[in-house]
Amino acid sequence: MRKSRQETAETRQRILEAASSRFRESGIEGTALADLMAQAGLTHGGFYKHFASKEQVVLESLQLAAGSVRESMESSLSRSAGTPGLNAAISDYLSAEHRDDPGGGCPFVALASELARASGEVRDATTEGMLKLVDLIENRLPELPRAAAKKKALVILSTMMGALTMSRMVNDEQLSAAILREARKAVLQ
Amino acid sequence: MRKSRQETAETRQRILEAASSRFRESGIEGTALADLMAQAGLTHGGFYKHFASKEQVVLESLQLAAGSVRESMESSLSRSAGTPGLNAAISDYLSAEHRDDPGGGCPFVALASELARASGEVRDATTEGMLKLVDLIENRLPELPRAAAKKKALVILSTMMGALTMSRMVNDEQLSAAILREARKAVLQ
DNA sequence: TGTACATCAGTGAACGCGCGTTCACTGATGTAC
DNA sequence: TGTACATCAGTGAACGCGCGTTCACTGATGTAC
Repeated sequence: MRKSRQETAETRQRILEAASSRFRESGIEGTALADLMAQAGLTHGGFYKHFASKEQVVLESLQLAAGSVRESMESSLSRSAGTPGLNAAISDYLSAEHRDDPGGGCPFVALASELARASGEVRDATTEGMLKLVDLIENRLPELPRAAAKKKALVILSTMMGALTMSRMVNDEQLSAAILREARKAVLQ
Repeated sequence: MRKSRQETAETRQRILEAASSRFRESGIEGTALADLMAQAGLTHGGFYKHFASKEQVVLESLQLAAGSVRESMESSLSRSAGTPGLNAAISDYLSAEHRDDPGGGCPFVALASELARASGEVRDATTEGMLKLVDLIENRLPELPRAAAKKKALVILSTMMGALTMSRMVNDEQLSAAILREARKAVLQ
């Protein structure tokens, strides 16, 4: 049953994508390797032909997810130059669609508590991934000196992540929508 | 080995307090009932003499923790009347001390991802607890009409929770301090 | 290009461990009289 | 107030289950010549 190099690479990628969404949906501790493998169409025993440990698939799938939010934010930004582009990215991040799709959204919000407890490479990847989001925002604040733009970007991102988190925690659709709406109004430039 | 009513009540409270801090430190899934009981000075078998299930101790310890952040915020608020009191509460929430003491701090930040996935009474308690924090802030914005004050309070709390979360996730002390500092500057009234 | 052998992706069973929960037991506390 | 019995908080072993990880096996792919 050996598979060709290409098939092997495709399988690995499928496992990573399954991991990336399942971890964001159900949490790292809440997701079993057998779940990932099943979602990738495999039985659990083969996992270790692709990854050394759960820790490793956590790291790589976090990097994949971080890259994916970044690309999604870049794509929103590229809809318009300058401030309107930034506003598009903010609106997309603070949308009901993003709120309702944790598995496809920002991993730093979906996995916040677990990542805050992580260490080693996972923690490093978290810091690096968040800094890249800060950079994207900072670069759309050209009217400010660099240092001031970074500071402002930190605040904008804090509000965005906090509001997305809160909107997912509350049990009340009206309140959840109000949280996103008010954060958008406060943060749009 | 039966214990007196008072001792029983004290034991229950000790378990709840252990749960309340351990869950915030290590997460709900990351904390075993045996850990809680050991921290309360007991063996694990006795747990069910006090609670029907892990779910129940999660609910009650969340309510305890939510009440405790609220009291802590009220205590900060009461240091001064009006806006200075609000600023004291914000500064305390966005402090290095709070960041470095998740077990004694805001449960909505410490347990964000797990609470967002919760359902039933835990989810209700989360919503209720967060609304009470919104109320505390809203009531210190008397210059605004009620509806506007609530909207502003939602944004303030989003930024506070987002910044505390981010400051705990990053691996870089300078960056972590900058996140708290800039959020404070942005949110202080 | 064809052949013989080595490699290895995937399977499914098994292992060992930790966890939530249950249970029989003990002996101090609570209650009925 | 004192006595006899019922209750029940706490212990520690056990149960059943799920999980991360390992392993023997299979058979298709890759490699050496």
